[in-house]
Amino acid sequence: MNLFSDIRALVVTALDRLTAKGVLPAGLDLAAVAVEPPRDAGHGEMATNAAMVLAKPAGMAPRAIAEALATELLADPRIAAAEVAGPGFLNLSLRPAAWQGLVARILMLKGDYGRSELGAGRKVNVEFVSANPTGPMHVAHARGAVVGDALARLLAFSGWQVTREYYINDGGGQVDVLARSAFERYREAHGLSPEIAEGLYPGDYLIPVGTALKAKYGDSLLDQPESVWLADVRGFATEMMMEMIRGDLAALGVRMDVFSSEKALYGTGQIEAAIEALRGLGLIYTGTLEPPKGKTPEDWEPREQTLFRSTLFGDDQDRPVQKSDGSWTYFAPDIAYHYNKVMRGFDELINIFGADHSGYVKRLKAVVSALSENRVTLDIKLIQLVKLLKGGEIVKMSKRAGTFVTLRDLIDEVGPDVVRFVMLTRKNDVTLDFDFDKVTEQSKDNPVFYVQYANARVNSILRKAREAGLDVTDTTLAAAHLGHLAHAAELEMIRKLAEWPRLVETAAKGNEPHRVAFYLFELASDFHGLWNRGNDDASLRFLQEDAAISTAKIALVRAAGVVISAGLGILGVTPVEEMR
RNA sequence: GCAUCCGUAGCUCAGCUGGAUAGAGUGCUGCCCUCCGAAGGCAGAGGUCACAGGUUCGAAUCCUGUCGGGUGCACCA
Repeated sequence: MNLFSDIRALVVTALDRLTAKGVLPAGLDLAAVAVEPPRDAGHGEMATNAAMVLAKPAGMAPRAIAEALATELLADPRIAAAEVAGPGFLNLSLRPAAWQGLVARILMLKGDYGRSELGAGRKVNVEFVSANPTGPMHVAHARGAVVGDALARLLAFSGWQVTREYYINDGGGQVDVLARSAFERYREAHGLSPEIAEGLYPGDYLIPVGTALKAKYGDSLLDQPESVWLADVRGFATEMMMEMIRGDLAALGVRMDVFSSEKALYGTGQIEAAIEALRGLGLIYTGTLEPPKGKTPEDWEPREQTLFRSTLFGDDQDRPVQKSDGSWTYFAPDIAYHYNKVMRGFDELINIFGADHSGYVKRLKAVVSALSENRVTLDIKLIQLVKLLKGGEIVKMSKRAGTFVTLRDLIDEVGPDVVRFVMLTRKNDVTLDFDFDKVTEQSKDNPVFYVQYANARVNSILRKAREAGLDVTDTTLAAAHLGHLAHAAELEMIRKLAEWPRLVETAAKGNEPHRVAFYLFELASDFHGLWNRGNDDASLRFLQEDAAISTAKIALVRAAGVVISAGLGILGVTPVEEMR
């Protein structure tokens, strides 16, 4: 259901006919042949590079191929014109009916317009958020959460079988710190003054954990040494933190399929098995690393460790999997975790990480490629920082000063839809400015508003049409005399709608959900533009005297609404019916 | 020092799996409110796509190097 791929198929069959006729040599590889909208509208409606791509392998002049191809294509009723231009582009114009028919197809497909089988049912695991279970989510997590969730929706829409996964880092030292911090709050709950030493988590969010600990254990832990209570308090506090995080995710509209625990990997032999698998590939050895270049830490000393040969995969140095005392480094359970994902049969892995994990990319890719024998691909998306702006000032965030902005704060202030949309208005590897003033503004400067407004306007028009006594059910609209949509501005709107499946495909191939947000803004812009042209040219107004003409125009409006809703659905943003 | 990302209009950014005269918003200039919603619309000016080489019929896009900026760099997670 993609007009561009339809026409590409037409081009391919035409090329086949040319081959059969002996105009082109046999055995040409047509993979590089593309049909795309030209950048410049003056160059027709679709352009194909076929002649240029095939010129060299065919041993022919590009323009000669293009001319032969043009003749073949003109035989198809959809093709109105085929002109050779420039170095050998073939610019195609379709008959209006080919475009107009798309409106009916959109109305029949509704939210499935743009859906594809690009992923061919391949199993993909999207791991995202994975925030440490030591406190509430903050803005930095929010961006990763939104990007991951939107990407998951995009891939599911494009034919992948998606699993959304959260890796709980509950196996390291930071959960011990959490436990000690919570224990102080437990003492506080008993009327003792808490001693929040340097390095403990000072946040108030642990006070309820202290209260809950008191409710569960009474005063039985008060005078006990850490060795007695640490494991219990840690487990208890971690679970409460995860409850909080699940709540944060739900408030943002993010759903996870699987929560994997780092801690659960210990003592099960999984880590050992993963390391052994690598050892079997000759990638594990015992050795001593060079001191780090640049600034050497004061306490640096050579240590013999178990190392992973990540340099074979382009990493700067080999990476330790065991500390000098024989215990595992953080990297070891990570290896096991990714091994686990490979063993679960995923074809593709995607990790959404904060940009501070950039140093981790190569070693993880190395692990996945080694352990899956190159069967599984790992794509790591690094999410850059979010800069919060308020009144033109940067909102300084410091965890230690307790001034970091939580995800909840953000949602309470602007709502989940605005948070989600704005987080997708930049590609992932660029820092993003989140300007509180702009995102609540009702103007074209605020893309969230502008797109929502377009959707609301669609609804408003449909409502008006109903009030005027028109039947605006989709079946009636799809059967409208779409030949009435003959104005250049209307055809241009249809062309924009025709791009949607292509756009989704590109976004899904590159794991780039932000493209959807940009497209929606453009579509909204075109739609508002068409609306406004009705001011100058009454024939462009959607409601006309003639019911048949009105119905055709309303069909176009509704088609735009369908695509906007579908796009917002991928972003996880609720389309609003009405602006207030 | 090494790795990695970024460098495109005055500003904020798209475009980067190579295609034609490089786009959007904002700002600036000039027009436009009797209208299905002017919380706008139309038009115009504004660019050595950081720089230098290379590959190619063709480079903002790919490769190499240089210069700026962000981030990360031993037994923390």
